[in-house]
Amino acid sequence: MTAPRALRATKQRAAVSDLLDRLADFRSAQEIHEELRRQGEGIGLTTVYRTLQTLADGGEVDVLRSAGGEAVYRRCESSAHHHHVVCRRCGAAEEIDAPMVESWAQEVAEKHGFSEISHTVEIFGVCRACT
Amino acid sequence: MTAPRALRATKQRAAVSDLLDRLADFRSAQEIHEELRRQGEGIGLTTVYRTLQTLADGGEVDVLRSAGGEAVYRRCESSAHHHHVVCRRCGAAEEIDAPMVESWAQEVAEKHGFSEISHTVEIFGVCRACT
DNA sequence: TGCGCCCATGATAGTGGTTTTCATCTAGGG
DNA sequence: CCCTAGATGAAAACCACTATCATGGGCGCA
Repeated sequence: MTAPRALRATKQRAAVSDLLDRLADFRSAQEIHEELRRQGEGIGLTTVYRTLQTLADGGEVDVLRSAGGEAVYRRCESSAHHHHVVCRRCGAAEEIDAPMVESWAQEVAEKHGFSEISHTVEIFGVCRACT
Repeated sequence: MTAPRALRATKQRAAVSDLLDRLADFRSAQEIHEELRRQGEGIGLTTVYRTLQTLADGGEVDVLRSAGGEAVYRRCESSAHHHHVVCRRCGAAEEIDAPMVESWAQEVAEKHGFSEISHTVEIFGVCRACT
């Protein structure tokens, strides 16, 4: 195994990863950048975007779109396919899995003649803390 | 009832609405603008955006976000709450309703202490015509 | 430990979708 | 027919995100 992974261990990548570990909320790239700067990390916005992109591609973080259309990121516990209940006030999220919804989606799509199926299922609400 | 509706009947609004009636696909504001210009309608991009926004607010059209994050619009048959199976190639969509998913979402959210619940459920695939 | 290759970084400029601004136009009630 | 509040649209602002490219710093190797 000649590690095909060409990722280099940099301070910036670690900083983003560490911050994600400490957050339980979906956050935008800009918010993450701002927070890291506040903590005194020297990191550029470009790098934050790039790092989040990389993490997302590797399935290490979940990405979804906020109501405003901007991408928000969060470290997920499980690397398996799952969905979220997200607080629309603070972004806090809990993971859920829904086997029955998975099969339902597959079935419905096939019935309509669609193939190569994917789906988005997210539940939004206001969490206990924000009520 | 002193009609609170302050909407004026203009040629532009009618043009957008008519075009939406003839389309079965989710289309972006830009695409709709382009199509109207092609048909010789004198309409500005600004107005297209504004009109779609208004229609969406009034629940007359469905809005969702394409993979790239841009907003796409479509006239919906049913004004009731429903979801879609959308072709990621051409935007063609069919409406589906999923009572069991509705109640499932409600139940899951409550179990996690969330209130004022809403949800997004969209199924993406490739339609028969695009295969 | 030191060298050097090459990936990573980040300031800056660019891109593309959407909104705001504001001067002008017009639907439609009086 | 006139007047006015709402509608229009060209241009500019906005904002999230991406591309560019010169510089910096891991890390493999000697």
